[in-house]
Amino acid sequence: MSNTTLKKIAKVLDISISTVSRALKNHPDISVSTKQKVMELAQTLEYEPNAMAVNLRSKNTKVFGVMIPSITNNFYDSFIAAVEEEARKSGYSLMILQSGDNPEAEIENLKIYRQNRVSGLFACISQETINMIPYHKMKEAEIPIVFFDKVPDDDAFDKICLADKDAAVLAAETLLEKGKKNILAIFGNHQLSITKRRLSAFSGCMKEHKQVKLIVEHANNSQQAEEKTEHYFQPKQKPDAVFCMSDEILTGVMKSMQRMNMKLPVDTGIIALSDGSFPKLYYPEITYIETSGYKLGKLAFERMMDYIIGNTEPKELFITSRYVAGGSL
Amino acid sequence: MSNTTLKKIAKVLDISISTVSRALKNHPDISVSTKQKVMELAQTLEYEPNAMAVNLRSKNTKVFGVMIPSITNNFYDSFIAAVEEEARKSGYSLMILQSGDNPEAEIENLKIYRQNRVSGLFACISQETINMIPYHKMKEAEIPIVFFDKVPDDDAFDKICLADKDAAVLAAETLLEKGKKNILAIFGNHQLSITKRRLSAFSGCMKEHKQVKLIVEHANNSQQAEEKTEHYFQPKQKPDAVFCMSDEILTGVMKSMQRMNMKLPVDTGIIALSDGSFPKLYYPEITYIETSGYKLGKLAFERMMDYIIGNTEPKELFITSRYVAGGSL
DNA sequence: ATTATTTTCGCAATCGTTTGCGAATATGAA
DNA sequence: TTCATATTCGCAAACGATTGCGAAAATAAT
Repeated sequence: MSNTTLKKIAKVLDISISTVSRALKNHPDISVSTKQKVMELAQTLEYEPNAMAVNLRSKNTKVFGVMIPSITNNFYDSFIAAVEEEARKSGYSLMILQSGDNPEAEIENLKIYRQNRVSGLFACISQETINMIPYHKMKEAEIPIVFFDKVPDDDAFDKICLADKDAAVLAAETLLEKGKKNILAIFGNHQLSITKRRLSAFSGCMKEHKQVKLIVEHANNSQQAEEKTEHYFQPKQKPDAVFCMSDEILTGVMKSMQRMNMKLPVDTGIIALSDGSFPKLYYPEITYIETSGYKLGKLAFERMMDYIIGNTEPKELFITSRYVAGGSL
Repeated sequence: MSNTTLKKIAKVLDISISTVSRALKNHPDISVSTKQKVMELAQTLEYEPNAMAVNLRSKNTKVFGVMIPSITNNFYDSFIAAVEEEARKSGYSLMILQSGDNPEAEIENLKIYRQNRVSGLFACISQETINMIPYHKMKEAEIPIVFFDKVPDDDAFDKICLADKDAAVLAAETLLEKGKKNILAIFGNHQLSITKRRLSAFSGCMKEHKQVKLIVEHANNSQQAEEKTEHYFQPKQKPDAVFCMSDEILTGVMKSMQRMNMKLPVDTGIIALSDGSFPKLYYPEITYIETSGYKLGKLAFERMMDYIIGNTEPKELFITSRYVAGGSL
């Protein structure tokens, strides 16, 4: 059983294709009796309009592209989940492509998005220093782009970010309030702008308090975070708190805590920036500053729709952070 | 700058659209000089073929549908990652839709897939007792379907599953070999076929050993697993091993272990069925039987391509399990 | 120079849907 | 009956790309 088309329905009922089309759209020009016949037959033949034909004619695919570094990442997953939820409500579908943090794959993906004439693109760029020309070309081709999370340093684009500075400051202030004096802060890769923003905000806040001893470390992955942690937890002197810039670092730190058999929050304290799923895995649950991919997705989608209805002035929006008390501090 | 089309190139060079099309495809009918001119202009105008037009004519979208319960799930993420990798190599894209474990959303999604004339569908059904008619209709509409993970009990379809029985048996045998005598086994929701298969294989294996005391419990989520664990770990008598059917259960159990301050593997042992990411979060790392979503994706894709080239006889394939030693047993 | 052959390209139909415009039919008014 | 209006529908073009077939132009053969 091949696919039902307007033509097929038209042939069976011996009427024109246009009439069938209009009947299905409940066009006033078509008589009630004809409409009924058409709709009935369409039902039994399970007619579904061919999206490609519709799109070709309307020049609107109702598909959004979403480009992320990797799909096996909680943060981006919840971003996607949020976007998908909203997209579905508005009759859009998603075309999700991974860049693997590789600029070449990124450009390859842009090509695919252009070929498929996506109605818009949600993009998270892979690196700091990236060639933005292909993105500018997309905008010229009238494909709106909303950058999220890792965004370019370019005012011509719409950007939705976490309020990294606020979050880092909030974490720092919390540590200070709790009277922590000897803090180990582990950040991600130096190169990343997200690291720079969080680091500068965090240490800037700490700098005002001379009595606090702050150790700043960087880890490129979970295992490095584990090693750094063990390095600084010596029998003679242990930090009284650890700040984790990300989930990846948190998991490394926690593994180390378990190995050292440290009891939270008595032996030391922990605070993290996280979307909240990992902190809830542990007992006691980790106190964290929420950086929600889900909220980010909601806001990014909102911005996209706003852009589409004509509000094209580039904006940079932020997701505000929230303190979530666990039992680790 | 609107989008470049064949027509636009043709007009500029004052040749026919057909010639442009053939030139870009390096057709032998076209002279070298013409080809050069066309390709050059296409380059500068950044021509990208309109996928909708191509698909409409070729009746092949080069898009695979992927339907999963939720995208915020490690297992399905790695499945998708695998499928995407392979799809990209073959020039396919993915249309990922979530069912939210809701049969109605599932049917809604099938509609979207049909409208978009996907070249094939990877589907993970939401429940045990589902109406399979819509899926049969898809097959009749010549859209190949490969079910994965949660598959229907219907021989007409292709199915790619984890070798649940093998995995459960492997876990059980491992526990027996280690000389465990008092085992708490926590499974997921009763209703799920995956639970039934794993449970029957596991307890079937245990039944042959009368000297082993086996407690079987069910938990619908992580928190329930946590509660059940605490319930059975009494000061007087503690199980000497816990079997966790899934990551969700493992995380609950581990939280409970941390609360009770149990040291693995001395105070008790743990083994899980998992794809491996969660077991590596803990210290000591959890011993597990690997149930890889990634491998599942690779195999599912392979099967899909095999089907497409004409091998349409329905098959049921399994991903074999692997014992991965951690330090928890 | 004439015919045969090859090179090079354009016409037109097609995929499935939408829509402006005009035509046919029906209904009403006079 | 005749003209005016309303109802109902079909024609054809368009979206962008592909391709069989045939035609014109260039080259080779006699």
